[in-house]
Amino acid sequence: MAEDRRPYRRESQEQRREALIAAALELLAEGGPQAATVRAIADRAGITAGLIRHYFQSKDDLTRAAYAALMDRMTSESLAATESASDDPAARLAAFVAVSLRPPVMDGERVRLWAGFLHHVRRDPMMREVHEATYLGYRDRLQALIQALPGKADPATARALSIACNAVIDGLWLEGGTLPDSFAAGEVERIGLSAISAILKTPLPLPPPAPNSAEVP
Amino acid sequence: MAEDRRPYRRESQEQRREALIAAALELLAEGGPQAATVRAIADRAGITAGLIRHYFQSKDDLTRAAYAALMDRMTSESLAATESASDDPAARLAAFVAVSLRPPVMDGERVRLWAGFLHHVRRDPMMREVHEATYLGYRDRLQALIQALPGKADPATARALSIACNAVIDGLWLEGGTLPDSFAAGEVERIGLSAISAILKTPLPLPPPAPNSAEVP
DNA sequence: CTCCTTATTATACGATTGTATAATTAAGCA
DNA sequence: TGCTTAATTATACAATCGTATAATAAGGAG
Repeated sequence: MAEDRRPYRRESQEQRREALIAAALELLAEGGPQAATVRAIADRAGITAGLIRHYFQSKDDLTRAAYAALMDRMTSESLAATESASDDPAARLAAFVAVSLRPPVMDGERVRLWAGFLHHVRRDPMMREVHEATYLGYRDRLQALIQALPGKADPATARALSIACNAVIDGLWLEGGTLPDSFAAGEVERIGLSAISAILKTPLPLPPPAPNSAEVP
Repeated sequence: MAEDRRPYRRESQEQRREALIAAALELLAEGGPQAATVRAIADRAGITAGLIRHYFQSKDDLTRAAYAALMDRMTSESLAATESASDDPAARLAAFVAVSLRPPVMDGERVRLWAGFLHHVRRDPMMREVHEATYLGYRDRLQALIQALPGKADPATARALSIACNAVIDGLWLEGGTLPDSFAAGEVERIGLSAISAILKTPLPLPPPAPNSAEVP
């Protein structure tokens, strides 16, 4: 009869939502869609399963929020790289490229996380919108950096160049993330910079090396 | 009492396995992992669910076979492109690149299919092996084509160049497949060829246009 | 201190999952 | 033709899924 009911603390709506989103992204990254069940998500977020639906209308609703949060994080990570760089357009571009080709952006779990959302993105119009906006926003940022280079001001050719450079980044991000053992340390970054330099026919400076142990999850 | 048992025909093991693999790939491409249930797969293959385990030890076993079949198809599609091309090394390379950047290789469902397997690949050692072998095989093929170009015989630099060119192809394949409306007809192919031409510092001829309506699913 | 709101836990429910097994029947062989 | 085998269907089962609802208690208001 002595019922042991789990003790708990009340938290703000914002904290609970963030915890649930973080838990969902972690599980999705580690084990794919099948691992991110409502019970597993709630468990990792430190609550019981029933509470999820107190903060999200449905699991799909939580999935949408998690996807939006992921895309937000990825774009902000890239943008931060250019702001901390110098004023030289070539250096800014190099920093922008480099940050995408090393951890935590270039990472196997990140790639798998992104891949796991693809099918949701196809069906859900809201997620599709976020996907397109994120991709085009990233590419526009790249195009702006390219147009800032000397002699690359023409928008029409800059568009084609930004698509090509974006492809180099995405392709290397994919391969470096999924097959990390196939590349030497820093090789992906180096190849990416020289390829983009060749595409743009513009020399690029070597960006500063990654901070050794700045980000520990 | 008059039991209406579904009529059936006995088929060869090979035919049944192929039908099951094809059905699994179709469902995986259309609706992702959650859509490819054993019942749905059996239904599309024209049999009842119980029979799956007569030809595959488990669903994971079928998944493995389906992945191997997919990778096999993708590599053979790419290899076929170079064999039908002329003897000119640059033309062969251009044909190899072009076939990867237009349907049926560059296709949204194909990308989602590939992405859906990523988490399986991570866990299953057999699938991981197939994945690495396919990727490295494709890249080796690309490297061989590059080394055949005049003045590109050095293996060390050809390796870096093939990684870069492969990234261009993969990135454009990804973006063209997932965001087909963001590109004009033939634009992806054109951008890919000129980017690779710039990376290799070698002019590439325009490959023959895709046959208009050769492949109708 | 007491009451009241509601965040939270606990439990239940129907649907669906992969798997296992029994019941049938198609088709080759004597 | 009749027999035999195993390919195939049909059914059952435990586990787990997302969701819904009732019971409980945390924490601020008065």
